[in-house]
Amino acid sequence: MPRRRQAVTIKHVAADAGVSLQTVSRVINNEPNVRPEMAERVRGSISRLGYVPLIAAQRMGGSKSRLILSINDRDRTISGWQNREGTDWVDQMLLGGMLTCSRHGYRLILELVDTHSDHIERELLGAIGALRPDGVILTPPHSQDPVILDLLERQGISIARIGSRTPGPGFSLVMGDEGAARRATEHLIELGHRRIGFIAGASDYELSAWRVTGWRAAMAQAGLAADLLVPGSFDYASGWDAAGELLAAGDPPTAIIASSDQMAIATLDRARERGLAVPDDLSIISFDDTPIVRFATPPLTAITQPIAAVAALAVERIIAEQAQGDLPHDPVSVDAELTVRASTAPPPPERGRG
Amino acid sequence: MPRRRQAVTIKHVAADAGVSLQTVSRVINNEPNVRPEMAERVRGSISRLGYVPLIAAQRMGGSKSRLILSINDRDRTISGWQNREGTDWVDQMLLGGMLTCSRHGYRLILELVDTHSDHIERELLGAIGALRPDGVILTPPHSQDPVILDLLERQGISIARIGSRTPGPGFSLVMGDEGAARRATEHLIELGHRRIGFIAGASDYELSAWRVTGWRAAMAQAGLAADLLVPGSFDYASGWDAAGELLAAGDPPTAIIASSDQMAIATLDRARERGLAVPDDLSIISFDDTPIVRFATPPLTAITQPIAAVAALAVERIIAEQAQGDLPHDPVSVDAELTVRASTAPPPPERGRG
DNA sequence: TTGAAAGCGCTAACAC
DNA sequence: GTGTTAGCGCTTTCAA
Repeated sequence: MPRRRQAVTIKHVAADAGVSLQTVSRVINNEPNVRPEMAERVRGSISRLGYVPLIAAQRMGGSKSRLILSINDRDRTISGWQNREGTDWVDQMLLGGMLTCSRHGYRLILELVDTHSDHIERELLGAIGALRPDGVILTPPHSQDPVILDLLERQGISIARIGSRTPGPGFSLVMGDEGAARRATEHLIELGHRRIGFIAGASDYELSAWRVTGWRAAMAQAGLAADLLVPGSFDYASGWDAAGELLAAGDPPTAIIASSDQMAIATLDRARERGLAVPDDLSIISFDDTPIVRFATPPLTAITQPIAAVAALAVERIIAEQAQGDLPHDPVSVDAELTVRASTAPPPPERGRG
Repeated sequence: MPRRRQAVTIKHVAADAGVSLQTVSRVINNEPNVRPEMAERVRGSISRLGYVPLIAAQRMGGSKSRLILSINDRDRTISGWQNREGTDWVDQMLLGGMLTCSRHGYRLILELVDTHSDHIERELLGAIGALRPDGVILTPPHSQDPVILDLLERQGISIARIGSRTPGPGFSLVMGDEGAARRATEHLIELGHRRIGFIAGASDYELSAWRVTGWRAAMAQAGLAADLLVPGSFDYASGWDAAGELLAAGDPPTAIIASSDQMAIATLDRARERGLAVPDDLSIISFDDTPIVRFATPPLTAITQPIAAVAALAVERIIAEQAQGDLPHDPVSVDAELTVRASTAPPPPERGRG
């Protein structure tokens, strides 16, 4: 097998344009100190020859790697794919992240990391060491993990943390979970509900607590008791159990907010099992608004998470930091919206004003 | 900003183990001609120092890039993500492809390419040139595109083509579309259906024709007329139109097979619009079995495409070719399965034996 | 079986 | 403004 080499390199371009390597390099990287006419000439050669800089070589030269790693939870991601749960978190991150990357000549590489293992460090260093990305996008529950944050900071890599407000290195992006939960609760209160149950998310996600806070705040403001709170862990099984517990209560809720779509679907199934009509007997609101809740019967009212937008911001931020050095770390919040569909309605008359 | 350099390089390992660079390199790459004790000593240093080879440097040294590109249709992928249609093709490819890659020390990089543009060539050369992947996985409709195939072949890159049997360079993987369509049709025939409609997929996908062929074969074998065929293009709108046309026919079908989930959902909605109950008045079978059809009401009987398995095979094949040189090109087929759910039942009594 | 030398394509640092 | 030089970390020769 012949030693595979780059067809057309910076040398060819330099020769073709009759300039030095360095000038070509400067043009490629939009650096100053090149006369416009020179730059034009070089660009002409580049497109005529169809030259494309080899990322590996750029890295070796000592510049940025133009690579951004999106680090997602291994177990949850894989099991979501295997069970074909219809969760499109990863897709939305790719949508926002990849497209933004490619606009800037970067690439996004997806990396799955095992949260609960004692060898996170080794796993992560493997990826970082092999790729040397310029930046890393962390998603829950990694975004607040001190081991990961510490490791990344020592490597001098830009960090964008989605769904965490824990102080620490890097840039924080959140999706207004508290406000979203509040709005969902208010929507139900406006419909006349008094007994509103809440199924919390996994406790290793900071945002789980924020959502509970928003629900509590809205309930308090309306003078209602926020006593119908049960824990969950985002998956269907936990939602099934939680909904069962809520509906079996002495004074059961007329509406339930679930902290994930899977738990909302489980709640819907639980209601059906108990002979409750949705939304006539029970209103349901879900968090995330992944595709499956739109195809559910009835389609679920849901909090729509702007994941793509946030991923795009994360990428932009990392790239900006690469160009301009350290930037201030004020957290950014992109608000989630309440999408009203057919799973919410006024409570049954005899119980609404209970 | 200090020039960022690799913390621990092959040099450090060599020094630590008291051997030459070359010996370390040989150990890393599992090459022969290293005494076991030497190799052991080197491995000791590697893990003690936490050394990870830099992929970019390996590439520059002239070896494999350990990168595989998964090339997907840009428009369809992005619009699927944006509309949150719940199609998990990409996820399944990542599931099969990424995991297999990482087991072999490779990485899978997703690349979206615009099919219908006249600058495919430039776009593709950009990705290839920048990354220099060892192999490429092509999905429909790229898998049969002569421009793409030709370009890739000239670059000497391993090619895995999913969903194409067109002769050409590279390795072909299919999912038994014809057999699957046949089985779906037979399932309906066994239930007593005589009038079975078929909504075809986009004509720029080879597999669209295979599915039609399977349906035709099963109908012919049962002595039934295969006259209820309408074209579609995989998306909801085309399915809506197609189903409308089928159901408005003089002697309408009692069952419809749709070549995609979106079209199947559209058919379901169309049936509802016309006051037809599914499956009592109309049976529906869909192709793909993405998550949304499981959450539909009723859950749809569907052909389950083994995308993850096929992507895994594609990766394994590319890696094998890398190690062993050109391999024979016999196409591989992984059969799709029929998953029976609640959208298929015997036809209405007065029409089943029509 | 091992090591030394040369070079991959590019950029940073410095000269001019 | 532009060119020259010296690497980056690794693998491929090829010699020992």
